[in-house]
Amino acid sequence: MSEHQSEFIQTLVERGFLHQCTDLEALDTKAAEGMITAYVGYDATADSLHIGNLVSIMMLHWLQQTGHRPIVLMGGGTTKVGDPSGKDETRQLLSDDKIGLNIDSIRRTFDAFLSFGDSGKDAIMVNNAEWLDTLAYIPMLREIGRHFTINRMLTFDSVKLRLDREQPLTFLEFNYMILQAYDFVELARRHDCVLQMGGSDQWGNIVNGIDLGRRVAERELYGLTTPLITAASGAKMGKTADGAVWLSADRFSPYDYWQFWRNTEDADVGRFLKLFTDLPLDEIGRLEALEGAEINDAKKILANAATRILHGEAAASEAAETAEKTFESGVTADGLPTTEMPRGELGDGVALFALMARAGLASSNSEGRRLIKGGGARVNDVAISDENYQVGLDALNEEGVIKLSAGKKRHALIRPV
RNA sequence: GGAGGGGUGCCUGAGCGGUUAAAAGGGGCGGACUGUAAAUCCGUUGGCUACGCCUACGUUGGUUCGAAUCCAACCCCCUCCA
Repeated sequence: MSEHQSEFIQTLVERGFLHQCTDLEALDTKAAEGMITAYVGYDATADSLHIGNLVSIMMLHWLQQTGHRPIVLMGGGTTKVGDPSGKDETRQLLSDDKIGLNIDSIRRTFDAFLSFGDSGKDAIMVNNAEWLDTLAYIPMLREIGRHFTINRMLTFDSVKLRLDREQPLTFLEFNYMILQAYDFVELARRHDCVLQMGGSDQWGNIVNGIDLGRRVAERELYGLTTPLITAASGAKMGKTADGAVWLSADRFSPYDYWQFWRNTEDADVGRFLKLFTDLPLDEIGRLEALEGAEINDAKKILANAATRILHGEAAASEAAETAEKTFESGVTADGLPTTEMPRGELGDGVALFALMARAGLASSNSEGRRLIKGGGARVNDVAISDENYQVGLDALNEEGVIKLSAGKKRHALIRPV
């Protein structure tokens, strides 16, 4: 493995974060000479970030750990435009209110990975609505627009893809890359930010910012992208039964999050440990070397470490304990997802298929029935094959709850109140 | 503005008057095998306390005993011409 001057670049390379860089040597030198400021932008299209954003968040984490200053750019302005990168269709436009709420919700996630403050060294968070919202059209065209040729804009993947597929690309979206480029320059001016990082799909947008910086601000800026992370089997990262793996605990519980990492494919364990945990590389090397069933230990460590960094030590060990009880000791763990239910209702007897749906193990009563027919439904670990099976108070176990299972991995508790 | 083609379930994509809740693949879920892995194999995949009923093939009407399939109007998308 090649050696780099700066701890920052060295770390990124060793841990597998680096995909492309506009000028790795120069950036490395700069980072070795002193503190640099770098940013990643996040658009507020949902009220939570997801696993796909985690790579870049970890990168900001390492940036700070190696002595540099991260800027988290919230795309309050750019979200109003919608990034066409990698999209076949125009994004649905969100209302200003919704965008504001999303930003408030997303911002909390970063507290787990970065330490914020205003000492000049701490991480800072800024919102590009601050400068984009008030941008005056004609002055903006004259200052910025003159540096972009349509000829070149049409060559960028985000645009080209849409045109090649003969999908419509609105003028609104067409402007996205210009705004993102402008963001970079603005951050360079305001905060002396010299580096923009992001996923590989952001390469075009990042390069535009660098060009613009050179032209209007005469600054040397850098860009760096991470590889697209997929599972070894080729599946997209972060897709589960219920959709995306969210980082917000409200959307995706720490227990589910722990399970997500626990279920990593063998072939991915080493790579994920490097990318998504802060464990030292020599320990990761040891874990990676484990074979056969022993690799399960590495997966538990991965799950613990990844959950700890996002949700904290307490949540991580609770999730680990719940998993241990559920999957290894065969004991009912109270840390499982729990649904409360009026005692009286349960006393009357409830159909199992309906209860499964209520506990979130099935998305409809019909699916609950299918689950039972398919032999995947269990009450207190006893398989039930009767489609019309009724559950009553007699199903309560010693802990006073009913444990429902859909398949081997998905469990939930019903608690009478 | 003119001439054609098309809009089908989570996605891709067949069907082109009844046997179609709708082929096939993907994805999802469940089962088997395992190590809470991958690969493989099998089942399942609109809703409803359910051997029946209800909703569904862009929208709204019509023809017909019967329509995703035929007709009309409208909306949207694509191709070619202007």
